Amino acid sequence: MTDIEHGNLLSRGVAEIIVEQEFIQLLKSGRSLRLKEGFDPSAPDIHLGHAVGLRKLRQLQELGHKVILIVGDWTARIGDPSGQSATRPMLSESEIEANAQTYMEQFFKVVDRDRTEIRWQSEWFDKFTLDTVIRLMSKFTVAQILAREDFSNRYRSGNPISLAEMLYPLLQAYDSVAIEASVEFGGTDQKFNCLLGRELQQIMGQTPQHVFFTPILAGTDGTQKMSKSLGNYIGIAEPPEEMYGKVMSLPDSLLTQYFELTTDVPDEEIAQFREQLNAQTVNPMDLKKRLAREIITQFHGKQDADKAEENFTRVFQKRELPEDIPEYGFAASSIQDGLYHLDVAPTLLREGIVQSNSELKRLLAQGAVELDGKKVNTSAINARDGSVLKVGKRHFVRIVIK
RNA sequence: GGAGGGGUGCCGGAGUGGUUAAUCGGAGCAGUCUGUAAAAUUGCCGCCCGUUGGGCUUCGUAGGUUCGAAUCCUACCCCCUCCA
Repeated sequence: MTDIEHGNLLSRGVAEIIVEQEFIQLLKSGRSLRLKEGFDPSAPDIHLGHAVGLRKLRQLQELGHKVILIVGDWTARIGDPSGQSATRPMLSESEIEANAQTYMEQFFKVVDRDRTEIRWQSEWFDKFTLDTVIRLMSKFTVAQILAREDFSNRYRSGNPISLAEMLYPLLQAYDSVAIEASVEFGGTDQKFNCLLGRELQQIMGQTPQHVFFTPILAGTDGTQKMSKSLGNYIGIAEPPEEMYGKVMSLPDSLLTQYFELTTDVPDEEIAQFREQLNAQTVNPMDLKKRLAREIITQFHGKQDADKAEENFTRVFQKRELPEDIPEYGFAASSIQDGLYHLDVAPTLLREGIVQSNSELKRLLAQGAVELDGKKVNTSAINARDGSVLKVGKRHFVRIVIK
């Protein structure tokens, strides 16, 4: 059994625990805790940023605690106020169902399914009447809700805040009441909502939950938080090669943070990395390769990690051809001396390798298209059967004459 | 109900009758360099074509004025602030 105070359970991957001392006592008491984790079914993909918290959940599950996963089918209709998109179309039930499915497939890559209870918000919110809603709302004041940082920012800068959005924190808080959560999990950006849960539980005569905040992981751009809408994320269900590439393109400055939050590499070793980086006795690239392997091994297994590394070395470092190149059939208009004359534009467009003809023209003009290692400047080419076309940095196409 | 301000490309944000497919910044893409890091540097960044050029469609929506509109007029829709 993990030593609660001496391991890194309460230090690594933890931003803040409220109330910390009480939480420690609770852990020591040997009671099985109910760990609340919510998810928004409008964005079903889980990325490394989410994984930080999920890994923590897993760790606690191993100590015998239970995860209550809440499918936010009602809050999804409102839309997360921290999101930029003002109004999101309401998801249909079947969309939510499908998203939840996808989400859980990914969720249980990290979290233990057997120690998880899945609850839907609709279990309790479907029964709400206007009366219930009003009574819930009457427990809080506008000033209280406006105290939330992003609300007050938006209010000050004259951006709209819908009343429905203001309801969002209340619904999330009520979830804690509904499932009698003893601990809520969330990123530090969830601070307001989680604390409101504490308050509401107290008002409704329950023991207020403790809150376990996990740090926000920086995205691949190195500055903003990892998020799907910003496009700076590494999804845990992405193919190994994609993950490897994305990890390698991370800014060096993120290295130790990533080791700490997304891998099980021991603290001592990470401390060593940090020293080596400071002293410049190690090539950050090598550490990054290690990081990529660690991450991919977690989500795909060691074999895939090795393969992804091989592929990376081959394609991007040695600039050779990848092992597997997707084949596409092309119809040639004529043949001369074993060379087929054909236009690759329609196929590239159809396969989505380029978004438009204009884009392809641009790429051609900029020298981003190669046929068997030689730059070409027109989409009408003379190719062999089996020639390889490279479009941009990462698209490879094997030409098969049909 | 009243007064005022505003809706421009992925985002921010100029532009108030013609040389504007629309200044600039960010993001993105591509070339060189390289460790698919950073920094640097160059180009692209609505769509289509016979591509040193031509065409089409864009500035909340729908009409109108004009040789010509993102820019003027009318109606409508949406957003923000203040007063009640």
